[in-house]
Amino acid sequence: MVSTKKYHHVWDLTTREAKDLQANHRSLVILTPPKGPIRRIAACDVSFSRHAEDLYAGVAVFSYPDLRLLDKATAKVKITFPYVPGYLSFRETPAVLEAFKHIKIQSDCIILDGQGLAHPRFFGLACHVGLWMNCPTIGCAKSRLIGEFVDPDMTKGSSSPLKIGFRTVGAVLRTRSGVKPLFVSPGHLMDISTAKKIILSLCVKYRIPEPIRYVHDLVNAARRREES
DNA sequence: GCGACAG
DNA sequence: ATCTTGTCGC
Repeated sequence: MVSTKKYHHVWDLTTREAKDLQANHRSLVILTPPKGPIRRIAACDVSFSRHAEDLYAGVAVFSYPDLRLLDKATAKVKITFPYVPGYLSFRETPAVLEAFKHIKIQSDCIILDGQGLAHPRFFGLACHVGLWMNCPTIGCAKSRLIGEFVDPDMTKGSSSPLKIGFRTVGAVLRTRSGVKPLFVSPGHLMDISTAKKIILSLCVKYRIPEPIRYVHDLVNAARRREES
């Protein structure tokens, strides 16, 4: 049995190292528009049970902009990092990368459930995965982690800048009229304007982009299938 | 010390 | 995120 004191010791050490990694990698993130056309888009999501020790990740690849499903995969990994605001990528990235090992086709852009640049050290989940995969990424979060903004107009397509001080790090985007906006920020090899356009174009009928909705169902189905 | 806080 | 039923509104 591990003591509470020992547990906290390990836990603190890990978050400190994680913080250093974020600070050391933020300068490697490229915030320019992706090169070449976007013809395939991958979406990722992670799921887990209340007390389980496993994390499930899913990846689904769609043609773009017609959104035909081209490939999909799920993976299960042991949880190695707790959920701590600001350190989500250390918890989810291993699972996401594992799922990507089973994906056989290349994508031009990857959508992640979480922040990209809109992060305390400008290195959210989308930046982390983007650098690792060397692929354009977009952070698409359902709620705010950091940043100031004015509520965008209630009509679909409206947006307002998400700022950390005077720096704009993303956009608060209304993907459907009259519903809560999404928090969109570039991960890697991506800019805010392109990220906004892509996310909006993926929101056909609901607040959440179709590829994210699909992979969310996919990974939950995989988890429940194994749990039962 | 208090409040905030992606999934 | 997950645990959970019904219910208010377009």
